[in-house]
Amino acid sequence: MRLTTKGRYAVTAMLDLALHAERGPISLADISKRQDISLSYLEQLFSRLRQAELVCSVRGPGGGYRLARASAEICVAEIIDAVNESVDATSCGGNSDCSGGEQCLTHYLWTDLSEQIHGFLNGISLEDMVKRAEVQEVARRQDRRGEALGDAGEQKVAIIGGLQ
Amino acid sequence: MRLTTKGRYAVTAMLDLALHAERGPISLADISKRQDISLSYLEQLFSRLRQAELVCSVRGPGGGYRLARASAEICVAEIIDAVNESVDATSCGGNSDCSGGEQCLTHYLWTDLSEQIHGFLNGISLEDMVKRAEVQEVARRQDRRGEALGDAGEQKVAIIGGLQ
DNA sequence: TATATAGCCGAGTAATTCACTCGGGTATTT
DNA sequence: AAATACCCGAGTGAATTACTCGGCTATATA
Repeated sequence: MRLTTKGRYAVTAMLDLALHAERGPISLADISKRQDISLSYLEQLFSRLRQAELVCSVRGPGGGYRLARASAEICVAEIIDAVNESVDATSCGGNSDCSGGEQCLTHYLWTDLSEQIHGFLNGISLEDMVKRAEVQEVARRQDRRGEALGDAGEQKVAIIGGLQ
Repeated sequence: MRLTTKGRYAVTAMLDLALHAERGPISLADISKRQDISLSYLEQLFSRLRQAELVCSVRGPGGGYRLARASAEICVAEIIDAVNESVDATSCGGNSDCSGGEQCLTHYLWTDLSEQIHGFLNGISLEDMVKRAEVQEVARRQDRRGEALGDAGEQKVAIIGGLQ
C-alpha cells in the first residue's frame, strides 16, 4: 500500500476538472498552472485516467478533458486505483498466501485496514468535495491568481508584457 | 504515506514477541525462523523499535528481546510509526503549505484520511491481536512447524538428519 | 491550406526507498 | 575460552517516483 504525490495529484486534477466543468473541456496546461503540477506528468496521469474511463478527451484547439461521468458518480477510491495500483494494505493482495503459502500472523489486520481505507475513500465523491466550503475557498483563490497571471479564463486575454 | 513490508514485518515480529512472552526473552533468530523474515533485516527493525522504547534487549546466550510494556499498552500505530516515518497521508505533514505555501485543494481530504487510519491503528493493541482466534490458530501452526524443524522451543533438540 | 493548439506516446533520468546481505564488533552466560 | 546473540555501518540490486525531452497526431481557426 502506498499513497504518494501520484494519487494526490490525480485527485487534485480531477477535482479541478469538476470545479471548472461548466467552462467546457479543460486543458492540462490550465490545470498545470492552477495546481502547480508538471504538464508532462499530468499527461501521464491522464493517460491512466482515460484508460479507466474516468475522463474523456477533446483534441485540438479549445480542447482538453472532461469528466466521463457526473461528479457525484466518481469517488476518490476509483481515481487512486486508476493511477496507483491500489490501496490494499496486505502483501498477498487478499490471497492469504503471505507466509510460505499460508496466512501470516497479521493477515486479518491488513485486510481490516484495507477495508477501512477503501470504505472511507469510496464514500467520498468529487461532488462531495466540490460542495465543501474549504475547497471552494481554495478554488476561488486559485482562480483569482490564475486570472491575475493572464492565463485562460472564459475568454482569451492578449498578453502585453514579456511575462511568461 | 506508505505501508510496506517494513511496517508489516515490525508488527508481525512484535506480535510474535507478545505471543511468546512467557518464554522469557525471544531471540531474533527464533522470530526469523517462525515468521520467515531475514535476521539482519529484523536487527535493523529492532534497532528502531528499541529507540522508540517499545522493546528492551537482553544480551548474551539465552538473551533476546522483550516487550517494554504490557501488550495491552502497545498499539499497532506506535509500531508502524517507529519503523516507518508515519501513516500521514498529507504531503505537507499537516502544515497546510502543500501548494506554494498555501493549502492545496485536497488538503482536508488527506488530513481526514490520516485521522481515519491513525484512529483505526491506534485502537488496536497487541493484546487485542493475541486474543483473536485467527491469530492463535496461525501461532499454533507456526509453533508446531518450528518444533518439528528442531529449532528453539522450551529446550534444544539434537538434529539428526541433514535437513536445514 | 497553413498554423497553432492540445492531446498522445515512449524513452530516459536522478533521487529515493526497500529489502535485503556482509562483515565486523561487544556484552553475557556457561 | 567459547558460544551466543545483540549491535552497528556499509553496500547493493531492484523498483518506484516525479519528473524532462522529443516527437507525433487530430482538430479548430485564420
